[in-house]
Amino acid sequence: MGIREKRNRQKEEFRVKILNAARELFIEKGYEAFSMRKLAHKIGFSPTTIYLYFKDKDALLFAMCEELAEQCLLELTKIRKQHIDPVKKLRKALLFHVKTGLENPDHYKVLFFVHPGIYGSQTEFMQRPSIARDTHLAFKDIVKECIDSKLFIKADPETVTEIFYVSIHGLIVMSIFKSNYPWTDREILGKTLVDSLIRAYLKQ
Amino acid sequence: MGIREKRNRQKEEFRVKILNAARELFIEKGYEAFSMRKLAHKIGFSPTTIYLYFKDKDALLFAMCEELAEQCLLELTKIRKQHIDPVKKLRKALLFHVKTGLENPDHYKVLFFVHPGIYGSQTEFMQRPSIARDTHLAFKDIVKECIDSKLFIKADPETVTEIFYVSIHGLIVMSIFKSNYPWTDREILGKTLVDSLIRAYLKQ
DNA sequence: CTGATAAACTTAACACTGTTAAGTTAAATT
DNA sequence: AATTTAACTTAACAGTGTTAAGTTTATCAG
Repeated sequence: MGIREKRNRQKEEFRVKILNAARELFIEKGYEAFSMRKLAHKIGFSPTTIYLYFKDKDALLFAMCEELAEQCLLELTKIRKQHIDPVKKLRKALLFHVKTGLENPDHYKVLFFVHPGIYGSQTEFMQRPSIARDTHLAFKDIVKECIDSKLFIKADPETVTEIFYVSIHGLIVMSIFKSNYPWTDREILGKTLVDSLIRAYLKQ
Repeated sequence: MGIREKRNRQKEEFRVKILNAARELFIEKGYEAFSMRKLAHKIGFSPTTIYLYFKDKDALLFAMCEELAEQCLLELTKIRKQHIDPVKKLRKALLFHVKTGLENPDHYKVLFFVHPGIYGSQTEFMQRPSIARDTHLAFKDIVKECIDSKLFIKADPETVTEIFYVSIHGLIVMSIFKSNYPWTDREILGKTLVDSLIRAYLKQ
């Protein structure tokens, strides 16, 4: 019964079509101006049709975030292969994180600020499989490498990961939510922040 | 004409009454569940009445944020008087910032994430007088002291201020928006972050 | 080819939101 | 007492996410 498979494929294609339109609308108009009704209008269907392909708005936003997370995970694994020095890996990974965040402000907003959080609480985030979670774990592994290689001072990998993570996050969030922030050039501030953090944990 | 002054005082009293009710509703139900209509219901007036005392929702939220900012500025000036060592001042100020942020999650949300930002862009924030701005400037002065006293390595005060600011901000934001975050105890993570940042800029 | 079944999609509504123009009531002034 | 001013409300606009119910369209069995 190839007809059933064909239907499934068509359904999947439509899902992707909606997702693409959603991303466009999202990037074009921004998070605040995005609505299910506007998306429906854009694809030329009634709002209810979207609900046949996505449970609700959150499910749609989740799908969009996973798209972005996939890109990140890809780049992260690439970095891990390209270098041997774990500190170099970490530096590259952190700078990439900054860059991705600043270049995809709207995705970032969804990722972190949609109530009550698309990925749920931190516990739920770590339990439920997702590409975003894999990205986080890959990042933590790099931090572990830095500590295990004795290039970093002795410290709890979990805590250090969180400190790096949280600081970078703060920079991105400020840049996104406060237009014209920071005074200092964003690229320079990003590099300075990453270097400061690494300096704080580097031996001697 | 004392009657006009009395009216003005009554009007001011009502403004405060609305503000108090708003804060209650805000703390009780959280930012997401706060609405002008619910506030109106709480104080027993029609929604439109609020608009006679506050231009719009943003004006009301702004007033609430300034209340919190005033508390912060008070504590900050207290810290500046209590200590002589600028690094100690900075450490205290940073820890206080973390504490205040974590203890007032909903105010913090308004402060930073209401579109397009209650205090406007960073440029507008720095130009227009506000208590929040004064707090930021007081904080920057402490950083300057640290650099001028040669206890810190040579660096641009503006950039360093932003790095501290942004990192602390990230910790608060993550804690607020991701329940159960971080894994590490919040107080410990806060202290570790502050110490890491200071260590990165401390001489030798 | 016809009738039943299942899938796809829409209409119309619900319960909200912030905001405002216009109308009403109560108080103060002339 | 008549008029002006202030305080407050009603009713509406334009929007939001979401869903129950109805309609159209396509697939399947006999």
